[in-house]
Amino acid sequence: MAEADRGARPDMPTPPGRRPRKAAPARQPLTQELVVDTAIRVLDAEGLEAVTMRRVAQELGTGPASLYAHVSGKEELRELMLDRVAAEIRLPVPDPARWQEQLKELAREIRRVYTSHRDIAVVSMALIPTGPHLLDVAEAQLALMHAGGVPKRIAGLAVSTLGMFLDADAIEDTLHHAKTPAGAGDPWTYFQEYLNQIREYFAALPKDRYPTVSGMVDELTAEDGDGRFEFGLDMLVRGIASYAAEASRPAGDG
Amino acid sequence: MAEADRGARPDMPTPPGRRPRKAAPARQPLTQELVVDTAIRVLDAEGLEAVTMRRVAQELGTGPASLYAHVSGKEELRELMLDRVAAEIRLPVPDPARWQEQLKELAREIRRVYTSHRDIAVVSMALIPTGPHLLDVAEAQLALMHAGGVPKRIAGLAVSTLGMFLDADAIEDTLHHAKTPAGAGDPWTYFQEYLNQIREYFAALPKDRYPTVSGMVDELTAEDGDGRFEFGLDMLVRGIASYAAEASRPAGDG
DNA sequence: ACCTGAACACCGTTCAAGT
DNA sequence: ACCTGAACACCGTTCAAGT
Repeated sequence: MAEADRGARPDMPTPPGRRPRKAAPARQPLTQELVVDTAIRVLDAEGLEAVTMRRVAQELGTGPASLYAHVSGKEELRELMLDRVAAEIRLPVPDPARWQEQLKELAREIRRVYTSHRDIAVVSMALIPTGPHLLDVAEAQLALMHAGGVPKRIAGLAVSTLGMFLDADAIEDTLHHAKTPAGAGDPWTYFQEYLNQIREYFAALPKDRYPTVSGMVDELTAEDGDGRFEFGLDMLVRGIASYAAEASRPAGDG
Repeated sequence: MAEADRGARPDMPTPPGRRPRKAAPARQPLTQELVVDTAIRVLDAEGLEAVTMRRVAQELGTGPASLYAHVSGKEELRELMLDRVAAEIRLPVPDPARWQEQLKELAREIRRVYTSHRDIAVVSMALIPTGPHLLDVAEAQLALMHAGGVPKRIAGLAVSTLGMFLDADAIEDTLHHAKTPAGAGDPWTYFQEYLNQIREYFAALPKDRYPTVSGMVDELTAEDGDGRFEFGLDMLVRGIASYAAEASRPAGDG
């Protein structure tokens, strides 16, 4: 961190007769790594929508055209960002005796990392993983299911379903937080107020058209992001395990 | 359809001395309904990304500013589009004896309607339903679970989880189809070729880093959108039903 | 090889002015 | 009340020109 500007030394005055370049020159030579780092900084500070080619370029003290030497376009930049984020996910060493709990722990870890980078999960939705770190995560999930005796076909479907669940949940979690308008004080307070408005709206609904909804206002507005996550995760893992039980029944199962 | 231009008669010549307005005048008075109809036409033809305020205005023969009298902005337009689409979903009359199968049928119906309107499901993701037709769908889901004896708290979590699953699945389904570049022939052929490239890429992965993935190339690239949907749906509904069984055990259950 | 200024073809939203 | 032209502050990407 402290040595980031070595070599460029922008703190040095310009020698006489050696006219300075147009503006502050790029401190470091542009690299793909630097572009992705910068993009993630913008993501963390302001969310995925703020990560534009122009904005990232500006942050690097250059123009948008310069990025295209290191990245094929916005889509690739987003995928590189996701893979970089995926590198933060800590992966388990499979222990066949606790594969279900490990699968849940891994899911919680993915959720933690995703939601710590705003709405990065939007990029993951409907993306076939090809980046090295995203593939590490898939490998870990599949290895756990393999250790648990889940048939290959089921495991293949399950990574996909689990991925959909994780992406959707992370997006849900962060978009609620992010709905706060730019200068509207504390996001949490704002969201609570928004939830209260929803509660009022639901309570005011015509009871003849929406009898069930009307009687469930509290249950439907309980927020409860964690509860929803654990509920869905538990169903998913139990479902996956049920196939493992079927497959291993002849061999005897705990 | 044939009577759309009544009243405006753009086929009449302009009477002498009655200077024509700038371009073709708006044929029909602008209404929110007309704006939403037009937006959905653009959606169906070119996908959600093509639905811009400017594009919809152009389609209506006016400028983008004109839309703001009928719609507060792009976000509201998108939500109105989704609710209009949700009106197409056929809802069941609950039959307590087959509530699980009905819940599945409803999920398939939602999937059918969503995927028939390109990537409209993107709008649904992370949106609290407030439109009348979206609420009809939620009411139907909750009524089915109520008929099945699912506890309120579980039913509340389940609509949310089921919604996440349906949205994610519909997005996955349509984004694959939509990845086809503008003038690249048949989308299905294109996607098959893309899948083959993925297969090759997976097969070429280093086996020491990705031992499990390497041994599952076929299972991971089986496409199988329907299979994945039924797999996830079955797990979800079985999971929900397991809570109903717990709750109704004292009363005796079929 | 890498970088860039300028341009192209777009965005959403606002606002004063018209009818 | 409804509609609009013009403007504002943005987009992603391309390309010829520079170093």
